[in-house]
Amino acid sequence: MRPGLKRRVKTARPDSTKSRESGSTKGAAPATGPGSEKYQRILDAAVEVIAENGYFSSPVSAIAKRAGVADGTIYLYFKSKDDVLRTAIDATFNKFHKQVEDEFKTLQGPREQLEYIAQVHLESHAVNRSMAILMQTEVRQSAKFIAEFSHHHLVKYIQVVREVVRRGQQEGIFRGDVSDGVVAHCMFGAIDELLSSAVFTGRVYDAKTTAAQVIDVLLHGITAES
Amino acid sequence: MRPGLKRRVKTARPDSTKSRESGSTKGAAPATGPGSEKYQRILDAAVEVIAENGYFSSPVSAIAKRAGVADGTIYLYFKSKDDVLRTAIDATFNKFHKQVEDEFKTLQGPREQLEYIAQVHLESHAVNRSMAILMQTEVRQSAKFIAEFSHHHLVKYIQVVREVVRRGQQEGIFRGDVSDGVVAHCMFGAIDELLSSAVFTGRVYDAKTTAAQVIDVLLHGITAES
DNA sequence: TTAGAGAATGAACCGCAGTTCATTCTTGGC
DNA sequence: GCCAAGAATGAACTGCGGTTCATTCTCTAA
Repeated sequence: MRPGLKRRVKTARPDSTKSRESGSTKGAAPATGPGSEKYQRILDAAVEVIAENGYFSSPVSAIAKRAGVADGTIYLYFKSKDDVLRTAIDATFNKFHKQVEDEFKTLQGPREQLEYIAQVHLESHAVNRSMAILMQTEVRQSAKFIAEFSHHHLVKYIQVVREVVRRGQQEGIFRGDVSDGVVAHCMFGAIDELLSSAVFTGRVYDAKTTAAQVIDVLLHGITAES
Repeated sequence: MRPGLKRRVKTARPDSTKSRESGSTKGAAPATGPGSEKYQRILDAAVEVIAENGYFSSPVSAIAKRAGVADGTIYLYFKSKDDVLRTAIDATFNKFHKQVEDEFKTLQGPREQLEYIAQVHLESHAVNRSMAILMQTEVRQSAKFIAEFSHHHLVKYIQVVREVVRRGQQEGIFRGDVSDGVVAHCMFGAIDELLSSAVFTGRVYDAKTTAAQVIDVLLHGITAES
């Protein structure tokens, strides 16, 4: 049987008592474009649901339900299920990179820059808990399609830290006998693990204070008396 | 149609030219028990296949094929697909903990103990690359059933490091004004990230040298001149 | 009021993959 | 050689879930 020959029976629509909050706040909203309100609602719903159940245990139908739309509607806004997740992750990383880039214009000291990165990274938990969970679970591979593109963002993060470290070494602020790569990975890993642990245990912390502690350890080590 | 009423047609088995390497090296092998050779082959195959494709993109049939057994055979040795992965991860963690525990009997200095943990952790890449990949991808959640039990192993790791740090603080070797928890997470995170990066980029390193570098940074920091 | 264009819907399609189990193969004792 | 008893097999079962698309709804312009 070819599809499209014998479909639809549909026992008369129940009745249109759906909420329908499309008050159309703007005259010319971009319809199904990225600016649309429904577009954002689907993204948020996807992040929430996937954070709770994991990508492969989150049917599109569950995401649609959370967003208050029909299953098929999601495909008006996104190419596929993958695309929804990819878009959400991309947006988060881009926001992070932009925030750091902007701040670096006025914050010039290597030590201060490292501390700022640590702080923003640690703050992500409070900014959007679901997204933080998602980052700790789905981004670290498990699905090949995520692996490839998110790896790129991670590399960019490491690059930024490396450059700061290298500059600090050139300025004589940091030791020159340690690899900037190792330092960058150590710093990223330390912060990420702290965040991860907080996410999974539900522990809360102050991002500024914790960032200061991490950078303190990174800069001075844990050996007694200097 | 009830199952079991009209099954099997089977066009005569092709011919029994299967390898059949069951030379039965031991007189009384425990059949389908955990000691069996086939049991181990299934575990190894599962780790390999899942490392390559991810858990949810690894059909049981693919694992069976890699192990050289029929799909159904896996269910003679394991309760479910989950069970295979769980068993493999458990075994790896248990081996790690045992190795550390044993070495600690003769290696008593806090600094040396931290370095040893770092080294073993970093060595895991060389010991079993597939398992290292699996640890970096599947263990960090994405599937709820893995989350729960693997979290337990991670907590145990952190506990061990915390105790070493605390002892170092009591002995006056380490600073007492930094949280042992933060230090433990920093150390674990740093090493894990280094390993992760190596796993995904294919970069190789010497575990002993790298471990020494990480511990050096952790102990002395990256600030110039002491 | 009404036509029609586009947004939204959700049932149906379809393929996949975890698990089962009737059947076949293998082994070891007689 | 023969016959249980257990190991192994793999086709079939089953349910799930991503995606499609015929149909319905909504909204604007004439």
